[in-house]
Amino acid sequence: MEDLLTNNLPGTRDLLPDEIARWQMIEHHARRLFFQYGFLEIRTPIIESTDLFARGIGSDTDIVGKEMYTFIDQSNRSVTLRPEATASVVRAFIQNTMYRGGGATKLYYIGPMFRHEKKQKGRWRQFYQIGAETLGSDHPAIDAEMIEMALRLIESLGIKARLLINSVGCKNCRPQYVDLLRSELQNYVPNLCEDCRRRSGSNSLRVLDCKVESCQPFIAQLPVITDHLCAECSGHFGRVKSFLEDAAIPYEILPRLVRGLDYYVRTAFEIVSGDLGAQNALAGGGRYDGLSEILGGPPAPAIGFALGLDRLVMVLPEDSISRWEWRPELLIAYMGEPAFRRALTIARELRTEGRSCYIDFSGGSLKSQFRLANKLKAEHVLIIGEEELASDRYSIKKMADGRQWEITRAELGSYLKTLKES
RNA sequence: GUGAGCGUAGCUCAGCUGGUAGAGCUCUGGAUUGUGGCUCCAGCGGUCGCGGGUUCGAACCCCGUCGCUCACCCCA
Repeated sequence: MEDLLTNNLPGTRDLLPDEIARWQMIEHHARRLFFQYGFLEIRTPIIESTDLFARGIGSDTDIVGKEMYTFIDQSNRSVTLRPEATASVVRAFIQNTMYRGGGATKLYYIGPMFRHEKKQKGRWRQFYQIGAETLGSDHPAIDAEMIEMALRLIESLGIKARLLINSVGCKNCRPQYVDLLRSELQNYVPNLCEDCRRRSGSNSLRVLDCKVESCQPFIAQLPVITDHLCAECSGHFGRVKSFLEDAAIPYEILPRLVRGLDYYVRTAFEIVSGDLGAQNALAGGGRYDGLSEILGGPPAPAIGFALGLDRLVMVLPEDSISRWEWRPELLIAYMGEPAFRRALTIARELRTEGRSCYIDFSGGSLKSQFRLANKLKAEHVLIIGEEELASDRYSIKKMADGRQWEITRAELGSYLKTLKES
């Protein structure tokens, strides 16, 4: 297939009605939960100035270096489809002086992101994130609260996952650690894999999460950042852990956890699932205390996370989504043109009363209309034929048990209404 | 960007050492002239991803190309 007209772009996909209930359910849970924690929704543009991401995310990162959908628009401006939303949220925070309210600013978003990566299980070029950001506080309890909120969402969906945390230090202690790491690495260079040899000088931190078997013994002997944090970072990390313990949240410290975005400092965390394949992160996040200033805003320590909505959908248990599936309360079946007209009138009246009804316009037999009702999982079928037209009393059939009886037009509305309310 | 595997009906797939395509599900209709889900019967539906080559003959072999999948990389 190379038909450009009838094929979507690689890494993009259609979300069809069959699976949309899963998405809506997750989004609904997220909105309700985030509201409970005091987060309000923000919707920022999907497209932003390229500079925002280049400076916000860091020009050395893979995202900025090779994964962004960037193009020059008709105004000769370099623009980019957002690869993530944190930079946009911080930009909006600054631009709209949201820091003036006093206290922390808590925001969440739901929407598509774009990265030009090779498609893989759990990885798309257009993918969806649910994210939350708290700006204006460096209190460790905020770190713990956000982790708790992300875990709550995942658990409320019936998904099993593990929490991994780390502290990646700050602009004071991390460079010292990286220097130490780099010099230690020199001792092992001949033994490391090709990638690690290359990374050991320029991108030493990346060596830590190398997955090549032969590198593991040497990586295990390397110094760990949590042993080399400055007093402030160490204290912060200790208090985050303590707040997590107060909340009875089990965590695993993973000193090798390094995030791919430059702006992260101190707390970094990831929530992983065993059911996802190689791309196993359901959520990732961390603190980015300096980002506001990098983008020209006021000092505003902040922390945020993003959940991969597509990945949540993948591991969502099959049960308990049925009530999110749309099903008509009533399908109105008819025989003949006069009955069709009556059906339209009754449907219009019922819809005005807030009921959902479906009419088959294909003009098929009563049997085919019943088949359709069955396929759509309509709860009831109303039958309009010659007898019903004349008497204004209709046959109604409950599909679940096959029971059928007669009902007047006036009784119909209240019958369906009562059903919904009970 | 690198590597491996795979592209046959709407979907899931079969098709032995090359002899120009089949099943299940879905869909439509009938058995039930005004009634679904089960069963039975019938029917619709395919340039075998695309292009070229070998051959009397290619879904099958060869080359190229596009696409998909998984993995590396990286991340949600």
